[in-house]
Amino acid sequence: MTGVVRLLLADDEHLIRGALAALLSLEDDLVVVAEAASGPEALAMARAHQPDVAVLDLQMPGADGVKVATSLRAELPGCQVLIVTSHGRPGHLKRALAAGVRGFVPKTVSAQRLAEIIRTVHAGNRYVDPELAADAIAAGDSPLTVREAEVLELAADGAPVAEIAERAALSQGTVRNYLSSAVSKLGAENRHSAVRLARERGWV
Amino acid sequence: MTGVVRLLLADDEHLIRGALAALLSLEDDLVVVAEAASGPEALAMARAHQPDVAVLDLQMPGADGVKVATSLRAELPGCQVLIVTSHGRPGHLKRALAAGVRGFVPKTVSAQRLAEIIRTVHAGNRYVDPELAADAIAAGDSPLTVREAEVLELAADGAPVAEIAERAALSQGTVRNYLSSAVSKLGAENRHSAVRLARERGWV
DNA sequence: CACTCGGCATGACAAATGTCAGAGGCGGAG
DNA sequence: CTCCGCCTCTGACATTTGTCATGCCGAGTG
Repeated sequence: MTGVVRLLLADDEHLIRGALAALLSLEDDLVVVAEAASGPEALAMARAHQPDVAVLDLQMPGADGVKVATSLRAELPGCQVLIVTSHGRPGHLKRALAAGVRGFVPKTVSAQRLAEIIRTVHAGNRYVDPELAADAIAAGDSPLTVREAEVLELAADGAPVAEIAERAALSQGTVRNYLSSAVSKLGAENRHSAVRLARERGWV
Repeated sequence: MTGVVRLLLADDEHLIRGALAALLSLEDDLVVVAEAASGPEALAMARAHQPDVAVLDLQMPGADGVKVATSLRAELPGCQVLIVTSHGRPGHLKRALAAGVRGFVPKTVSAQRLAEIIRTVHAGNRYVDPELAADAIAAGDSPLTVREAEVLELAADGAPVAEIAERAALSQGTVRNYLSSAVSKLGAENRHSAVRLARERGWV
């Protein structure tokens, strides 16, 4: 019907990439035309080989899966992007969908299942792992106000309040206030874990 | 000669485990006799199938690779353990070697290379990825004193000083002192990043 | 033995952080 | 229009955290 699906595989873990290529090649209608071990390399390979579907790992050296996906959408509109990941953090899923990614699955799926999902994506449909989707929905929308998120982001690298205040053009008291409010909304113990939590949920 | 090597494969990522099993089975002298997706399951499988070599992922639900390795050494002395990991943090390597692990490699190696390493380990030799080994040596020994490390560990989950003091049976001033000393030795900005750094280097 | 050095421990003090009550503005409900 | 609720912002106050000077003790050294 749709003929053969040409695949680009990108993952920095050689072991997995090779194994994956071998397994997917067992499927008659799938063929791996290119492999890459980093974000930039994936882009270059995509330009050279014009795959139908790009299977990208979320975490890669250079540029992560979502960044590659964004570039790919612009350069090769006909190429659908499927993201595969070990760590299914809600924030990543949200970012990925916003970047035009068509599929998002954890590495816990079987190869057979992955092959099916590749076909689904190639047909123009979307696929998001139900469990990851549930997590993302459960995480919901950010309870943080604009300023709270802004201040929390400035606090991300452990900067002292004085520096945050200067960079945000606010008084130190105000900064403490926003930080405190964010910490309580997130149910965190201190600003550091608040930053971590917000990161995980994709709210900063 | 050595005959066939019977393997146990443990990795929570179904995709990778399956792919790996398929690739390693292509080697004439390797046979995968059991697979597991979690630490406890790996132990159970090992008891049931008595493999020659256990290939364990470092991060798994239940019990991590090193814990499984420790139990395995006790229960099945004839079974050599090889650890495979995505994130090669020096501390992990150190812990693993202390637990009697015979091999430690990142997932960036190729399947062919992995097969060779499995044979090396099965023959009773050790194998540690040169790059990871270099990192571990560069990280060196902990500059922290016993108490510093102890207090830093108690501070790991963001507990306030008062709680740490109580749990360590020290005055709050002393706890602050150790924390401060650890922070400066590690070149960190605050206790939280100190904890992170010490974790990365395997000093806590 | 006398001396020095480093780890362990403490409290006093200074600095950073967290918490609170409240003022001003802006938009929607009544 | 008026009121209410929310966001924004502030300074004062309380708590927590970080730094310092100091004392004690045991191990190693001349």
